[in-house]
Amino acid sequence: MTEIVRQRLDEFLASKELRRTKQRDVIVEAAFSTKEHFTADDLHEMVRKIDRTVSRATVYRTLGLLVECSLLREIELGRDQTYYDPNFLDKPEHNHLVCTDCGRVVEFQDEHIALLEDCITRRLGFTPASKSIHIEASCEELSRSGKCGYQVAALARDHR
Amino acid sequence: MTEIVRQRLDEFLASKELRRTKQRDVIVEAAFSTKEHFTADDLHEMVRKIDRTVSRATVYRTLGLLVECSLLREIELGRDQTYYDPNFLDKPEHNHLVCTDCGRVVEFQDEHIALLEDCITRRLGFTPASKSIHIEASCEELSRSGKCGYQVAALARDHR
DNA sequence: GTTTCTGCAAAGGTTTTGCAACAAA
DNA sequence: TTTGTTGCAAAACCTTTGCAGAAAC
Repeated sequence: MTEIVRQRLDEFLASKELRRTKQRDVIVEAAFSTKEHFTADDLHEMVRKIDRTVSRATVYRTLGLLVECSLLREIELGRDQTYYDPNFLDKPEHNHLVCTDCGRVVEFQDEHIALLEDCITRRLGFTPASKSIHIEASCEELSRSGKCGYQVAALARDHR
Repeated sequence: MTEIVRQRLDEFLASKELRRTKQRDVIVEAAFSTKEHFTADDLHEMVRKIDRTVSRATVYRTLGLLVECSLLREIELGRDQTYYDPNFLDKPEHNHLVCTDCGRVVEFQDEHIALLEDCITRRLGFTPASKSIHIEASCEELSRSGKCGYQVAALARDHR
């Protein structure tokens, strides 16, 4: 976990007169131990590998705080569950492409598209607050060769 | 309801050896009687104004079919419920901007952004399937004058 | 000492499903 | 007739919440 995370969280908690607890520490540690996107339940499992006593309710409550202070962002991957993305500190304007074949999620950032979104928003009479692009697409590798390296990896992972 | 809707649905049902039923007719009629986005439950209410016996389960099941044959599209408005958009027949590549103040949803279409999304997708090694942009923003009207015409309208609507 | 926080279990809300009766082809 | 469809109620699922005891400050 980077120093930046620790510092921003402490400032946030102090500013709202909230407390730093053992549970919140563990949850933050788990959330930023990975670059992967995760669900509340994924995080609960990660947390319980560190401390088995932390409850699901506390994970949900802490996720709310982490989103509020912009350490995490909620993202939609089209899977009927909210995912959380810990990579917005490093790449503040990135977006997501989801492969319809293997489910792989690719992050991409593009300044032209960000600028264009901004122009469109202003032209419509608004001040931009947040923007997100969700692309679904299929691997060219798969349509060419009939299989996709990541699909194999994903299957192996699921059957573990 | 346009002829196109009727025709595409009939073809779809025929191609999958599914049946045309009274309930499906009523649901399609209700769904395309508006340009507004709606939830499953909104649609259920609209449907019941035509035929009180149609069940919520059938509405859900039919929504699935309508999405499958691309007559409707699921959209995320950031409200923890799936919304359905009946306007993709007229504007096949539009996106949504949601006002963080009044909740107003503005549809916009922009060929430059669509093209750019396509380029990015291909550059990453994928074949585009579907793309969507979600923008949250606040009315300039509101930050200038302290109120927004649509906010008033929305409040009136909610208190009805 | 106060006030916030936690875990538990229960409740909430949306969507899906099993099943027997019904309706389309 | 055969096969798909419906309504009902129950189940499934994720997320939130009330509360009493525990922990932070």
